Amino acid sequence: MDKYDHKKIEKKWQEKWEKEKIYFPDLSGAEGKYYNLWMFPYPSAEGLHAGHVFASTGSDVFGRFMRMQGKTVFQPIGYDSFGIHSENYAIKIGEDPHRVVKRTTKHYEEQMRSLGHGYDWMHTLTTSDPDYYRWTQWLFLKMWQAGLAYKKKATVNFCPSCKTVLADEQVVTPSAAGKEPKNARGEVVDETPEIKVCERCGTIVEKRDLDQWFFKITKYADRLLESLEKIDWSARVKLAQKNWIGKSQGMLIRFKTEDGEEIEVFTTRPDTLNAATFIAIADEDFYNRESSEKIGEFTGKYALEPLSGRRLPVWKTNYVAPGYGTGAIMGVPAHDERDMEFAEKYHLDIVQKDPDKNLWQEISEKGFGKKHTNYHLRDWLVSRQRYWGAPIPMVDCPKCGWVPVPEKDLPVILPNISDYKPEGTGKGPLANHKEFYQVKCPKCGGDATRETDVMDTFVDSSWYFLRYPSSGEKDAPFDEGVTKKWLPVDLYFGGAEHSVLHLMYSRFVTKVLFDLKFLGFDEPFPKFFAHGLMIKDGFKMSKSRGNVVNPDQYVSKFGADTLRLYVMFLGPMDASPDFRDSGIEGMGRFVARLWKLFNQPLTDAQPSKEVVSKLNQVIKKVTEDMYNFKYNTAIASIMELVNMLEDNKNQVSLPILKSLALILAPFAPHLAEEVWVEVLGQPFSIHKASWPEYDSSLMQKDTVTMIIQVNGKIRATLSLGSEYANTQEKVVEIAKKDEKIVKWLEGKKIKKTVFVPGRLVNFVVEEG
RNA sequence: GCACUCGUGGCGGAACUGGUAUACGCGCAGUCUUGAGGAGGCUGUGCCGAAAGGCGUGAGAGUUCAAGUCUCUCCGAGUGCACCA
Repeated sequence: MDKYDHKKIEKKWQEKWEKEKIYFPDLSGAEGKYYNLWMFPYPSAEGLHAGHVFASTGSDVFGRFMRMQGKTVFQPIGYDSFGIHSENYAIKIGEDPHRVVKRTTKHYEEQMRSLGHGYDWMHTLTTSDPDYYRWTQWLFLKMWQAGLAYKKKATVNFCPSCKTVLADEQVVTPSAAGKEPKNARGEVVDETPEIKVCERCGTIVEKRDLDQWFFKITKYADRLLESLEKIDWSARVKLAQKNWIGKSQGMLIRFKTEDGEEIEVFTTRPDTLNAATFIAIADEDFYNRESSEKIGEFTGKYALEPLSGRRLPVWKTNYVAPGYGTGAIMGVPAHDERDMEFAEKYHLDIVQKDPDKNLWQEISEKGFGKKHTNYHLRDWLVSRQRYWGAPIPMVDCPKCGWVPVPEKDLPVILPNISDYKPEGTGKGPLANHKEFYQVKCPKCGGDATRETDVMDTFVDSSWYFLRYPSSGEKDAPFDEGVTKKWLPVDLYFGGAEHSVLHLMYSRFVTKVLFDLKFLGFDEPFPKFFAHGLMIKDGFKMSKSRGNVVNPDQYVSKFGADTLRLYVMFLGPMDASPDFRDSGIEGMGRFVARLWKLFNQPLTDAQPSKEVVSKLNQVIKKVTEDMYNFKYNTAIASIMELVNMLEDNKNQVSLPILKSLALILAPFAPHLAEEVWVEVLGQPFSIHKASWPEYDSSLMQKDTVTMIIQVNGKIRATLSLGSEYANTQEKVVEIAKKDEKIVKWLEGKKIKKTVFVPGRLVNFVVEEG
């Protein structure tokens, strides 16, 4: 027997799988479809790191398992290559983003192929490809036609380092970004933790008033909330979305000031109106001051509480957010801690009065207010003043206003320019290119200007899953028949960090396309599994920390199968395992032992009941663990089986090794294929073979070990024929005769005997 | 501050509806093979104790014949949200 040559064998099967198209299903006629999707990566210059290996292998293992369950598995992969992340790198190395993306995507493909993943390479996509972004632009036009896209001057978040606006969702606390807060010059500053920074670079965001494009996601707030009920996602991710939508129901109540002005407040507690003692209004100046304490200033005005006419002082404060509700609240110290804190600080009245439910009705009947629902969710800001993104397909005509580019003229090609660096002027680099923006109005034919902003990356990724089955389709973003057959996605595998960004946008876009009758479903991912993030030396892998692990060296030294087994063995998929070198050598030893085991002489004899029982137990355990993404314990139980077979070499038969190869196949696809075809002489391919069944009746053993307790403490173990295990009298009788137990029962009165069939006997005796 | 999740050997982690805590692996120790190294085989490995036995799942209490698992309080970590009215 030769040593297992992973380099030769892995390459051999990767080529054979490709040639035989075993991972390229016929999408037009597939029965029992299973769309198994992993969130596509953005192709960074460094290539895949070990965290990608962990996540993508987790997805691939499940896809292979489903294929062996008889499903027709479609498992595509692509690249999220448009957007700031790719552009920033291109700027850094001073190379055209088109060329950078070409190189990095090629590198990613090589790496993913080397891992042996069963991707359908016939259906890849790259979001920066005109054949793709043509349809991203089409999506924009559909949004426009549906009245869901608009341009408006707004106070928006602006990152001075990325020199572009950001969506609300991309503005986070420094800890959420995993970065030290930086000022506009890139210097790390020590700011209060409430400061908000750019998710991508950690720079403190500024507020600017700019004309920007928005998608009206707020119109879908209720539906996004309601249909969370019907999808199989973890409670955490659903909660994150729910919080982000932030629905709160209350009332708008109008207060008149003594000089006749009107102040409208939003409150969820109109029943406490009778205990309100002041009005607090938002003030930009106060709000933007960095103060952890509540601060305010009396405006000199008084508002009249509409029911009683009480005079309530009006204060400007920093603790009322300008952008939320009406930017004004009624201060009710008795029922709100924050109002209490403020009232105490500035010696305002505190009135103790019980809430009165009737006030809801009274206020609205007397016309002082009405029911109102507020949301935290804002419209999605989709324009970016950058170069590397899909141009927004709109034309501004002095006569006709905003006019959409006709669908037949798509794509609006992103021109090759050399001055693609952002300048931070509030306009994107395309605004310096007349040849791009000087156009005729599609409606009236007069001189007009093209929009020079491009779309946010998240627009690209909000619909990519619809494109995969139809990639290559020339006349539509997705083919109707194929889409009907293959969507929605059966299992979406990805990181929880996308809980409110990508996953919310995708749900929104799907609902819009459903309403426009392009789709027959309104949730894109009925099942989403959030995997954990891989850790190295106690921290999340990140380039800035310098703890990124490149998998290539491990693939080369130990082979893809060893690396796959190793990362899957680290812990359950939803945990965040710590990568370390020492363990992978151990997995290399396991693979070598497997190879030896498969190559040993076989017996024709019937294996012992013990071995058969173990095999059936392991198949059951592995099967169950697969569905729960607990690959670590699945592998552990395979190891137990291997340990037992090594200790019982004379009982290793062909059926046993066939079952072992089959349950190994999702984890170690190359080794499994090699032994299946070349050693065990089975027909190619193991990856199309059926998952083994287990027989519960064969899982029983001849003997059962029962524990005997006295007062809850284990005093003896008893090995009994399994036929006795469920008979209380017999077991108790034997237990009482056991010499160890005799000692503990001597001279004591048994108060109670607890019997658990097949497990234990507990004698409860008098103490002392 | 609010919500959720989680604290188990030297390490990664097991433990089904409460029923042998530490499976599986790493590491470590001893030992065999080898001229040496590498690699491999075997044995051991929670703590205290010579043993009998005792003690052990962040701390403390409770429920139970029996608690890592259920309940309460506290401590610690992580994640999400955050002056959202």
